[in-house]
Amino acid sequence: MNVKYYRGNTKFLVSIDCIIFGFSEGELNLLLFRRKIEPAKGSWSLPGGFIKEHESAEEAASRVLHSLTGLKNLYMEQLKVFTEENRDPGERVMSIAYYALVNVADYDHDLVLENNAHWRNINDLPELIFDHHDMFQVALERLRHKASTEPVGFNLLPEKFTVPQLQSLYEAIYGQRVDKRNFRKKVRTMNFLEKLEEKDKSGSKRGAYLYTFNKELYEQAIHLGFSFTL
Amino acid sequence: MNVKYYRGNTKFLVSIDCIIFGFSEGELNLLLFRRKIEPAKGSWSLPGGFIKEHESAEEAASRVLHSLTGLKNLYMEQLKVFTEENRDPGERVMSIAYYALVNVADYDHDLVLENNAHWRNINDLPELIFDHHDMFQVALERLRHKASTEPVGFNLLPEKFTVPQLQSLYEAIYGQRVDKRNFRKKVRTMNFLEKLEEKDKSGSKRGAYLYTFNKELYEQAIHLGFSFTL
DNA sequence: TCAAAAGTGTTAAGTTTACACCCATGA
DNA sequence: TCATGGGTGTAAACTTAACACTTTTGA
Repeated sequence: MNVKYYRGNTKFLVSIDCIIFGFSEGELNLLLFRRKIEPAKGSWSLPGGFIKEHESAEEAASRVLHSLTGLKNLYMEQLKVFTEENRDPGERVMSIAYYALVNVADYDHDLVLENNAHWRNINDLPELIFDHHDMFQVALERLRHKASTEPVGFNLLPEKFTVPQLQSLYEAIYGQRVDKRNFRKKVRTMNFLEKLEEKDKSGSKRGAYLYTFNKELYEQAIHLGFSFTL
Repeated sequence: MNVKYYRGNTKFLVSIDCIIFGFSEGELNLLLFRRKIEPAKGSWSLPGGFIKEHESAEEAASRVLHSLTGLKNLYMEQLKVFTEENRDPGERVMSIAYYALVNVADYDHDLVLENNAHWRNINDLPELIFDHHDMFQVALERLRHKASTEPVGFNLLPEKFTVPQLQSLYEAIYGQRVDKRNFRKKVRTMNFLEKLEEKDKSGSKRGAYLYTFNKELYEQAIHLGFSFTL
């Protein structure tokens, strides 16, 4: 049955690799780990794994993300397949790159440690195996674009966050400072960002008001012609 | 050698499928063909083919594009891999979608005929096999975005083109009318579009001035901070 | 001579940028 | 009391959108 139609064509190993972004203390980080198998065993690598017989690529990526962070239903997007014949010196493998956004308050720290994984600032990455640095570059560009036009950045923040936190997230994503007053002006136009009574005093003595992202209100706003830009 | 490291993992058939855009007489068209193999033999399909043992996906896509149109070095971009287990009812195949832009003045008409391929208006597509319509949707969105921010549209036009032609191309891509005076104003700011002495009289009695896209000038402009939007 | 497409500018509305001071609080 | 980060508005520059008439020419 399995060779009924397409007999004679070459089959390939296909893996997925994950560019996992996390935001913490004003810095945008990547979750990297020490590769456990040859070739290049022990080198820094993006987390990844082979796609199994009955899995889609998305399922494989979700599985890898879950096994590393303990989290399910992470925000995740396919980026690109890398298919150069010699990209992996061990054997021919095509790899599908995904990027994912993690709220660092949520993940399972012990699991990450067990896996020999570490958060590394995107501006201070170690050398990565194969074409993994290219994958990261594609991911960062995509994240920059996506975060500027869709409310995906909130996946990197806790449920409740302050405006200064949100601003510093965007500064980390874009790699440049943004004007506080102009930023807040834009936030004020987003009435799907609900201001709470509560303040977060962790960042300052005065404390900053907490906000939440309301998905329903966001969808209403979009429906009424609102277009997200930050 | 070939099973040194990754032994035991499942291998997959991997194909590429091409969404080939062509622009002619104010309409944006797709090059489709009648599938020659089972399953779904005879149904409308995107052109595609399996990736061969020593090929990258790009090389496979170039090969398929060349065999169908006689053209090399077409503008081409990877879109997305489709990996759902049952996307192809014949057997499990992962397929990498590429879109390509063809100047319809250039391609080999006989070759297209031989291959049983036909240009079909994007607003009047027949039913396509498998997930090929999804692939088209992704391609159209990407083309819209890309054409609005980078000068890729010129790949759909002959070397020399008129402003009304360029405008009608953009109207076809976006699926909506644009204001003539505002459009020309923007074109005037693009000094990498060189106005020639010649006129094209095919579209009107009066004739419209021909222009060419000058890549060197474009790159200079970009270097000086110009940002393309149309 | 007239139908059909090419070509041309101005104004109002909206968006983006730049910029400086007061407030609240815990140490 | 003071150092630290939170919070606020306005004006100028620029960009976008809307809109109507004249020109050229072959049939």
